[in-house]
Amino acid sequence: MIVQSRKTRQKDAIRAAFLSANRPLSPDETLHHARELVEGISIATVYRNIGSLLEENWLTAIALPGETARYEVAGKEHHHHFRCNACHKIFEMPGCGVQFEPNLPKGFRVTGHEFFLSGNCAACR
Amino acid sequence: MIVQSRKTRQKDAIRAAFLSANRPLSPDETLHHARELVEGISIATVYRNIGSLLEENWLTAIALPGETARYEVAGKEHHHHFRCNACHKIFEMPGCGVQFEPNLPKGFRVTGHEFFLSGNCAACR
DNA sequence: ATGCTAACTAAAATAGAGTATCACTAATGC
DNA sequence: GCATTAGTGATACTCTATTTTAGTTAGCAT
Repeated sequence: MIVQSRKTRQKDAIRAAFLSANRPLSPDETLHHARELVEGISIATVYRNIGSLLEENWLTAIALPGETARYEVAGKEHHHHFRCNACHKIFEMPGCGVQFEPNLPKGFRVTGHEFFLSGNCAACR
Repeated sequence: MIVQSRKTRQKDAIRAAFLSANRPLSPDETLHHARELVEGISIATVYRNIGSLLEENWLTAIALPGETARYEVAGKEHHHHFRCNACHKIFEMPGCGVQFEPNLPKGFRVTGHEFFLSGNCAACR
């Protein structure tokens, strides 16, 4: 039989990091979480596995204004994110909760929206 | 008398670029617009002048998710932006037009919001 | 248990955006 | 017009995020 991918402690730790954090993580945050499960895991491994988890659609990327991208477990319903200005952690806000009346020039077609709140998280107040 | 700053064709061209474009520009877009007024203007000059126009509060920076920052003439009322998925130009949407009911964990305090629409601009449809 | 090789670590290389340097140009005060 | 020096153009450099490389480890079929 032809082996195409292997189950490794490192990839398991990276998946576990996202599942237990329950919020979007940067590659660096992912590294720190995964290090608690697999000592010595390297940042290159984190990047490589984030890449393959994205390809598998187990993760999705979250682009943020003025910040490096975060990643979260895929398949959640449409929702938005909150950034703490003190600790810079990103949190999920379940549900969309946004209504808008775009004031756009003629001929523009809207296909998507992104919404971000910022402020202070409970731990930073 | 001590001269503190000089009026240059280049800085005028950069200001003119923002005024005529009437939408937020990246440094590179600014360069191309300004080149039509001052042949041979350099990207270093664009960065330098964007920097000084920010200090003068003539420009403000706009951070975008997954994109390099754009700059627009300062002092406009609170508004949001639209990104064309085809040409990647950013457009302004006058007025805020957003209502939201954040579904946040206990203890979080909201101090700001950012909102972006995406789709296709009139020229790209 | 062994062999094959995917996946790993550590380090170096790359990429892209922005900044610094320096010789030269040109705006301004006299 | 001339001297002064801020601003410019070209390019080298920095910084940070990410990718690649080379050598090593370990998952899995046999």
